[in-house]
Amino acid sequence: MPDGTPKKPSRIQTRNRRVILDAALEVFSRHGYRGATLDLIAAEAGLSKPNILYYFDGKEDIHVTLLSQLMETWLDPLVEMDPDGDPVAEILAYVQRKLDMARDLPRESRLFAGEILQGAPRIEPELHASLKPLFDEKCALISDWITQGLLPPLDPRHLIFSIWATTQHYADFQSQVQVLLPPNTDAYDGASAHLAAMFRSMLTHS
Amino acid sequence: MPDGTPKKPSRIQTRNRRVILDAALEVFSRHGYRGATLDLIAAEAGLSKPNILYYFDGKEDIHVTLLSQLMETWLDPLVEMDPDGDPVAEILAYVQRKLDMARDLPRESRLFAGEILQGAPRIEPELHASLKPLFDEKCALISDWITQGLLPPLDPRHLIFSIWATTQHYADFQSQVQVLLPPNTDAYDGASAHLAAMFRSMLTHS
DNA sequence: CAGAAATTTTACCATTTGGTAAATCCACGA
DNA sequence: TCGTGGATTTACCAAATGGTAAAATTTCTG
Repeated sequence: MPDGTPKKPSRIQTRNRRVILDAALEVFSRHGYRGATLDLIAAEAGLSKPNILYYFDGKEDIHVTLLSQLMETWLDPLVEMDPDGDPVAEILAYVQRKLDMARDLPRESRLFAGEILQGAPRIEPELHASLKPLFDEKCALISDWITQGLLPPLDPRHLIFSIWATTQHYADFQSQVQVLLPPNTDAYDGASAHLAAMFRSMLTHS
Repeated sequence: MPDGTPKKPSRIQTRNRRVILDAALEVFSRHGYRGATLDLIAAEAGLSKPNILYYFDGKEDIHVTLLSQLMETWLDPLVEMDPDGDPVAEILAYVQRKLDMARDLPRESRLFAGEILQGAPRIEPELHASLKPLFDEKCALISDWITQGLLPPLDPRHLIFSIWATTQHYADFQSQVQVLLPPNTDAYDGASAHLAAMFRSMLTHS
């Protein structure tokens, strides 16, 4: 019987694919797509180059797989924004979750940023398929809140852009932030307070 | 007589160096440092590859020259922030100038972003030498304004980070913004109003 | 215009890099 | 334990790429 579905992966398959993707995340986020080489990824993963290509169809396959898996995690904080919660609290909580992600997953943030910076050549389809619907849904939700008088009038789309920009900044531009902040400063402590104050004032200023 | 200073460049020198740097800006900002090739730059400039190398010592030389020249332009809007002006107006004007730069010089913005994203391997020295002193100076200025009661208490450093992040977002993440905004929308119109409102509310909220 | 200097082209080269073929090794179920 | 299919290594290759040498050409200067 012809079977279109691939058989379940072996333990070795599962382990090595994860090892490779983790190594690739490190290398891609540090050097960008073109700057990353299969040799670097192989070295980071502790495997030989042909062995890497035994598990993935090629460099681009690894990159796309990484970005696709990341997309879900990336959108999660926004998904959690609750239509039934208090608007200001929900949005401020979203800011905090996004900032936590920048702090805890800086490599993922930079991987994503690098792809977008180059014009999203490899994940544009996913942007349309995954990001856009969620974005539109949450924009509509915020618009509703505004209509109900629960938030001052503002453009939901640019509000979300501002949240993304300010939170991801600390991961994507980490090297610059480190130069400008005094040594031994935790950028995220200051950022957390600052962004909370900034967005609160914007959201409560009638 | 041994002369350490190089003689003044010929007309051809001046013209071709500018042509090459302009082509390199296009190519580097689109493909990143590693993704850019001398062949691409040469094609974009309408010159042969060895001819490019007649004017610059190599790929890295072009990149560093580009970034160094850019730095001045880049810092200009911040330099213009006037200690004797009205604090809120000065900061809001700075936001607008920065947003204008993102709109008018998106390639420059992306070139810079790409370099920072990779850990600023080639301009870290310039960050310390040019950016940091100016940043510290303006942070001190904002602190003064706060001490004088002209601004609510806030962290000047994170305020500036927020301004950079939100304005450059429209250039650096242009491909994402384009996916999410309705077609034929000028992102900068909405951004201008939104950012003005956001920073005004933050700066006037006692 | 003649010669020198600056500029540009032609023909290369060495290294890097993504990828492949085929031989070998090894885990595991019968 | 033995054989088989999955996993890994060895030995490659072709294209891309940064860069160079030297000839040829153009431009400038006296």
